[in-house]
Amino acid sequence: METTSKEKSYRQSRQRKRILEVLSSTTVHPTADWIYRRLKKEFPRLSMGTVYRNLNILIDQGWVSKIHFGSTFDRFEARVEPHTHLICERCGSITDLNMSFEKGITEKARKLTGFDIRRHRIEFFGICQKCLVKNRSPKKREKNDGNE
Amino acid sequence: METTSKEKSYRQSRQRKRILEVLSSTTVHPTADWIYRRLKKEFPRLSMGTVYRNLNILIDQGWVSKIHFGSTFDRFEARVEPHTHLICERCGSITDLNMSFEKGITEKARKLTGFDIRRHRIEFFGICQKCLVKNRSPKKREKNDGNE
DNA sequence: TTCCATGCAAACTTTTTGCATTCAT
DNA sequence: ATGAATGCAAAAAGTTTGCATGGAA
Repeated sequence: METTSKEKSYRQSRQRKRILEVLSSTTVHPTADWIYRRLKKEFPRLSMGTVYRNLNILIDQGWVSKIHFGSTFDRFEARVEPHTHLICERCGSITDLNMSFEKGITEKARKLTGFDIRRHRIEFFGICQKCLVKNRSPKKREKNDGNE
Repeated sequence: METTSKEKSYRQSRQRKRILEVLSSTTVHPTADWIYRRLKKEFPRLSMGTVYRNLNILIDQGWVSKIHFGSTFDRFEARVEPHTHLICERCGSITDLNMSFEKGITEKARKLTGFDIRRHRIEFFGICQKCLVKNRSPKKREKNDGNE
């Protein structure tokens, strides 16, 4: 296995290898704890620290993605009808957007899946105008909770 | 202000009223802590407990939505190319879906916003087939981390 | 007068981190 | 030999909850 990471140098480890294998062989989008329990038999001294550390490394290497991604804080808004969010990965700001493609999307998904679909969420991730202007090197992302 | 909630009976409270007003008057999608700090001057004895309790009530009443919604756990997958998730609000299961409408969506958003858009996320929320079959009354959602 | 909401603090859940040790290179 | 990865435990971060008191209906 080779990494796609540019900066850091990672060694191989049996735990990380297995974490990726387990994750690759399931469709259930598990939690870290599920992976931990799954591999605990194999590595009786495995710890959650190792699982989390390796998941983050695998994400950094581009092998894994995290589903609830973005801020570590919940964010709230007084708007309940479906709309689209633009999330800046540099400053964390969230802005609203109305796009016409939202129309009919639910019906289409309903037909395809048999799901009783009640709502959807569409989010775009990238770099916002403001951050593009201050064209700095990508630093550690500041937490933006709207308090600029 | 009247509630749209069916079951519970809520009274009015100055704190809750102001939380909704503050949330309605901003576009920054704040964190609970932002709201807390914003209202602390007005209610010097305000506590985070009250903010969270009221946000949950407002969500229950349908006035507010939470952005990072779904499981309280992060979920992981060994799939990094963009695709769509179907999230069951009853059992928490997450399944993948490929839909053609994803094509071109990024380009469209880029033109509209000036964002440097790197990726997007589309999620549908509803009730999955399995849960529709066991047609039970909507109970407290079980945490599904793939360990059925 | 009832019982929902508050403030406060403690508890809880999930994730991260410090440190000594182990292991891959 | 070097320093990345591990296991363990403690800490951090975000959210929820128990309880006595206060306040809306």
